[in-house]
Amino acid sequence: MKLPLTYYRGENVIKIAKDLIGKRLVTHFNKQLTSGVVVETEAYSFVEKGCHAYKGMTPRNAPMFEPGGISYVYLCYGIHHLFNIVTNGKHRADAVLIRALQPLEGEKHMMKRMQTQTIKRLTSGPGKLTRALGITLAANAMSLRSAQLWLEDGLWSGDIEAKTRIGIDYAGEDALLPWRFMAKDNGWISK
DNA sequence: TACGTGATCACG
DNA sequence: GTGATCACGTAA
Repeated sequence: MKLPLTYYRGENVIKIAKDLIGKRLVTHFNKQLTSGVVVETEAYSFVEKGCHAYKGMTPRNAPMFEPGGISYVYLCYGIHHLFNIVTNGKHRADAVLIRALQPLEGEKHMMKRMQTQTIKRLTSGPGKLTRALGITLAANAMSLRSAQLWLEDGLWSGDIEAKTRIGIDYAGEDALLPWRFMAKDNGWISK
């Protein structure tokens, strides 16, 4: 079952980021179905300095200010596309960064996109999983209940660890918030 | 640890 | 227009 809009429009992005662990992320671009279990996420909220929306709306972060249930994809370091799930209500610009997946379906397509012969660490990082699943800027601001991109309930359950977020030293004391969530003892975590 | 890579945004 | 910056990944 695709996750309902009400799921994404919840007000607590931290709770949603934690709950997304174990859900299934699916893409269906160019008739290639690929999916994975979400095993690592990070929460970002407009109230703190780590978030792109902290200083207000710009052309890039505009999707974050829409009601939850759409994607926010942007190019990082000129190379990597990063995929976020927009949550909360209109003008309450929260989002969850998907940092790692455990591959589930379409590994062949993923390996081809990654130009590798091995499944090892195929989707273990925010820049890698977008490439493996074919997520580009064309998927920015797209509905998360579309025919090409969606999330489903998972059957997974297990322990979840919380740690500080990666790569946001510029956020000062907000970099210390324990808003990164990981499936405990899962081999598909980033780095 | 070092650096490629190019869009983005705050300046004038 | 310009320049500093960046929610990464790989190699060394």
